[in-house]
Amino acid sequence: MGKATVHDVARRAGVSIATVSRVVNNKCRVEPGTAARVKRVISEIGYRPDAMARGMRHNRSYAVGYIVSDIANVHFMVAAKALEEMLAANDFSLIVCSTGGDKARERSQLDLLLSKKIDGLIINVSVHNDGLVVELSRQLPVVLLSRKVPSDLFQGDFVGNDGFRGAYELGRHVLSMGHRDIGLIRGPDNISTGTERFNGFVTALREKGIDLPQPRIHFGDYYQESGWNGAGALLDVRRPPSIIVAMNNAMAYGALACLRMRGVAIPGDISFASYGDIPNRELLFITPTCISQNPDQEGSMAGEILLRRMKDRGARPMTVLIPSQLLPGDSIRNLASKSKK
Amino acid sequence: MGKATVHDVARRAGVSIATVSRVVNNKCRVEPGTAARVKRVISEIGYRPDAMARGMRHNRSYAVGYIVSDIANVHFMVAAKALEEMLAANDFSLIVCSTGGDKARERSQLDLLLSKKIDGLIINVSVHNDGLVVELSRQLPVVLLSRKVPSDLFQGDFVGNDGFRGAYELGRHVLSMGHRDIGLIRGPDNISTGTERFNGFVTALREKGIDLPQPRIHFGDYYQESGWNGAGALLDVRRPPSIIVAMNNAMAYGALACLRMRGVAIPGDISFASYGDIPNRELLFITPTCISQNPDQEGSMAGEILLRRMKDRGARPMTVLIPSQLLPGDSIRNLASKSKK
DNA sequence: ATGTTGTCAGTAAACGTTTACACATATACA
DNA sequence: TGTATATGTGTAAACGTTTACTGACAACAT
Repeated sequence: MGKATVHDVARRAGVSIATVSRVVNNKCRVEPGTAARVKRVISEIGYRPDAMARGMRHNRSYAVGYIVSDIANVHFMVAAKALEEMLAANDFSLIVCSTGGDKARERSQLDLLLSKKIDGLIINVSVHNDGLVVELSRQLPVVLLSRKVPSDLFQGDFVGNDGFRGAYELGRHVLSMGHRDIGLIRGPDNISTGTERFNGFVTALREKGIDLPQPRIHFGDYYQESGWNGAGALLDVRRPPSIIVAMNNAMAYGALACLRMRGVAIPGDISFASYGDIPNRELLFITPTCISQNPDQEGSMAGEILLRRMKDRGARPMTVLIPSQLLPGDSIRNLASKSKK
Repeated sequence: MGKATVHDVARRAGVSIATVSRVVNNKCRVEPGTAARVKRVISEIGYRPDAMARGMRHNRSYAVGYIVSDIANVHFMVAAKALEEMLAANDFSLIVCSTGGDKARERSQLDLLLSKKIDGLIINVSVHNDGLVVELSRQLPVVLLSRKVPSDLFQGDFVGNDGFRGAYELGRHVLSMGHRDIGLIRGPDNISTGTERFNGFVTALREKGIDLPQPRIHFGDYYQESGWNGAGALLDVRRPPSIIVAMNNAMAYGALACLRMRGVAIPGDISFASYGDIPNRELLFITPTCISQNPDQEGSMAGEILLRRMKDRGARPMTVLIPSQLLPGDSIRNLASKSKK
């Protein structure tokens, strides 16, 4: 039964509870004969130390929290999977929380986790909750996932995708295909990934002396619908761009849906590219050229950093940028061979 | 600080710890004046009851476990999201575990959860671990998700998709489109959903006097590659069927990839249909006709049932079947107008 | 005045561990 | 033989709650 305690074992093995505890955690040396006897009893009655009692003593729970805006988002789920495996291998449990990007819910979820005395936290902070993180990081090890907060507020561990480089690479690739007139659906400018990717992309353009005019830039919120709207807006002008680029996967879906709905041929009428992973992308009506973020690496790395930090609170803060990867598709028309516009 | 205890509050408010506890849980009546004072102190020093200590007293953790084979699977992650929301609204946390279908890992994950004294468990039991569930359900409330175990072993709560009806409906639809020669990629027969869906489908056929010959049936393991192989095998015969039906979403992806790779036109050369949800399916190269399982309903219902069961261990076991839904696509050629085969 | 009730608040024990401390025994050294 | 060191084990106090029990005090009925 699951209700066996250290006392039951002690009684049955004819030793004191202290000895049982020592055998379980093999701390101090205990006489081999005694140890063997205790171990036998333990497996006989199926004793299993109560993690809560143990946790109370040590003020540890052997659980870590994972707070993200949308746990059903492919990116965070894949990361979660890798993370969970990493943690489970170290006997930590993962408590997941989905906040829907809601500040108040984030707060209350967090309160719940804190009361549970989680040993660490991996969080994709929602917009405008930066103060929370600062406060938190004084109480327990925190690893920021994907979204940074301003470094003057917080300097701690961070694991994310190298948005600048990835977007830069994407920009270079788009240019190499001969495109000069680009329509961009970018992410919010209060999310670090939003500005990073934007900066990386336009840097690539600027290096070629190309400037992205305001009307070619549309702000989205990383959700699918804003991709749809952005694409619509970019098309509804006298002279649309030769390519549309969406800066995350959900907006990419939205934009593609819009293009398809309107019967715009890709890449015949207009080209397309996007940032972020699209599962089974070769099965879409057109295989989009995109940037893979390797979310599994992101997850396992976050786990690794957190484990390290929990072992040593004083360790130097780390910032790990997971490299991106260009996955070529056939959604970009090559204008490079013929002369440009 | 997070280190404030009930003693700190008591001292500062000039009352005993018992009174503080009473105020926090507003159990017995306590004089309004005193209560107010205590409450003020609580918010002043930011006291927050330690869930572990509390849990130890009550032998509850206010956490439930969620064990699935693959947490990155769309179906389970959508269910997880709904589940998490339902639980969070009731102040429960969700601990997720991914087992990769490995029996030993399932066992050890479970041990970890049990030592954490979880209050309940929602589990998608892996194949051949039925005994485990039986043993478990004696220790704590358990809700089976998606996969049943034989009812002579276990009679407890179950939430899943109505595989028989869904597949039956799919079969009817396929027939109504005029198809008579059907190739099936079915799931394993040691997984309840595998046999249920199969039975539902062939029942529909049998009602029309159609019998599915052995060579038209291929066994898959619910993973993508087996869908690819199944489709390949069904095509590699002198006279392939007029339609291929895959019995879960991952195998559907595999089969579609195979068909596309071989340049088989859908539904021109061959038709296609499948069981299970395919996100953004209207963006695939062909919009597959499929059965939606409403995994979000599955998740929230599982949460509901578990909450109910945790309140009342003696409640009658429930079996809830989430209804499926046919989502028509354009992957099935209509042979019905012209005469049949 | 005495008992009966009722309200509020405090004391202390319990939950299942870990661990500082103490104790007992054995071995070594003088 | 007496002191020192080492080894193995037991006792009891903590960790932060909840709660059964007890008590103080007032109000009220006799």
